[in-house]
Amino acid sequence: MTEQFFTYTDRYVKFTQPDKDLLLAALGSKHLEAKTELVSYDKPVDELYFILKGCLRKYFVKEGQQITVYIATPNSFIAAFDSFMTGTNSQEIIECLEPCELLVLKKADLEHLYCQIPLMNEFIRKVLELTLIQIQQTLTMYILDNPEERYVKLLSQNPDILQRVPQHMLATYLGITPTSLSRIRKRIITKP
Amino acid sequence: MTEQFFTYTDRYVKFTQPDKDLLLAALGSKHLEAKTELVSYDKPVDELYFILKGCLRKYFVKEGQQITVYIATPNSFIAAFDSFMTGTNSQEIIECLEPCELLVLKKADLEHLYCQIPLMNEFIRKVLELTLIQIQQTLTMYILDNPEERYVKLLSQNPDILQRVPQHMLATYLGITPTSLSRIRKRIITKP
DNA sequence: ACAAAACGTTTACAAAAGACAAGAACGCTT
DNA sequence: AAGCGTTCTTGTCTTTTGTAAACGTTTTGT
Repeated sequence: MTEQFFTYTDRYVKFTQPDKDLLLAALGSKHLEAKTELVSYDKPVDELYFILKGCLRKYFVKEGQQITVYIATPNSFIAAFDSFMTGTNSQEIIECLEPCELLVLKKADLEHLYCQIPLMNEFIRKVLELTLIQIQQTLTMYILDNPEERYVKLLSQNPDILQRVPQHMLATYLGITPTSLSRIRKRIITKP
Repeated sequence: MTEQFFTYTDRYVKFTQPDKDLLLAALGSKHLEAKTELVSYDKPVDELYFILKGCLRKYFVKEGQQITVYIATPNSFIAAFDSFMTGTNSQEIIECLEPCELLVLKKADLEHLYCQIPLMNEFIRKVLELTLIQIQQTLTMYILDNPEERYVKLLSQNPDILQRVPQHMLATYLGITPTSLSRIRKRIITKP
């Protein structure tokens, strides 16, 4: 179960066994049912999560509507980074869409690990580098492409997400209404 | 001139004087005129830049049109991160909008610094953390807000940018056409 | 198994944005 | 100062998206 996590870390840095033991000692775990709220509105968060199993989404509430901004699947981190790093209250909500198994890392423990394991800084740096590239590509997609193009790209790049997430959440994630997404799907299915 | 850079680094980590000397030795500098192309399409980039003075933009070409995706001002880094980190050719173009003074850091030199200066990993990690938060907020804005709301936020949060960047570049940066931005401005000026 | 809730599609109408073209304002060069 | 090109605005028309409501279907809970 934790092999899965070290398979992930091995792609970035080579932790020694003592390093891994320290890391293991710092990691907690959580099993959550679908629809559980992991991070709540207006509360501070001092944890980040590594997804072993399941699917989660991050959303905002705007004018009474839930707007999904991120969908996360196994073997990646999820957190309310803003709150986690700055100590402010979270404006975003994270909830499980499926039953989830997570590893938990507390901020205080992470700070300790930075001191105890020299490679830790490098590991997180590399994770951040790749995350940055990925978010930048997503942002670029929002500036460059219209909703239909975004949907088609999602379709080809993350087909798994489409089957795990209700369509109205996908719609807000694409920056449009469920009505509009329904129309786009109709256009795409019938046209080509 | 380089004090300006260390004023920036001091906000993240406390480099010792020997650290700073090593850093200085690795940093080059560039003076560029307005309209100079710093990063070109379809070429690899092995440098990143710290902006001392001036203003630059990053853009894509889509169907013959230039679409601005980022505008950078002094005391921040700019680079084609994707190309820089993965070694692929850059799909994006970076150009100067004003005469610019930049510090240059080569990828090979950065890798050396990671070995020579233990704090370097931590420094870049912290820079990446803040950059990530900022990009995430920008992305959230694109999902959550419509073009008019995005423009108003830009107006209140980055009024300086509005005066440095031609309106048609701002328009594509907001994900709309220059025509549409012109109308939004008209609506805002006359309405409230 | 049944009732309630959630989900997806569709409709009609309103609002917003895109495309295209013409004209006005501005800045730069000579 | 005149001329040139760029930039911004405006008008008209078309396309796309949003809003609201209705309807059938599926999922969920008990």
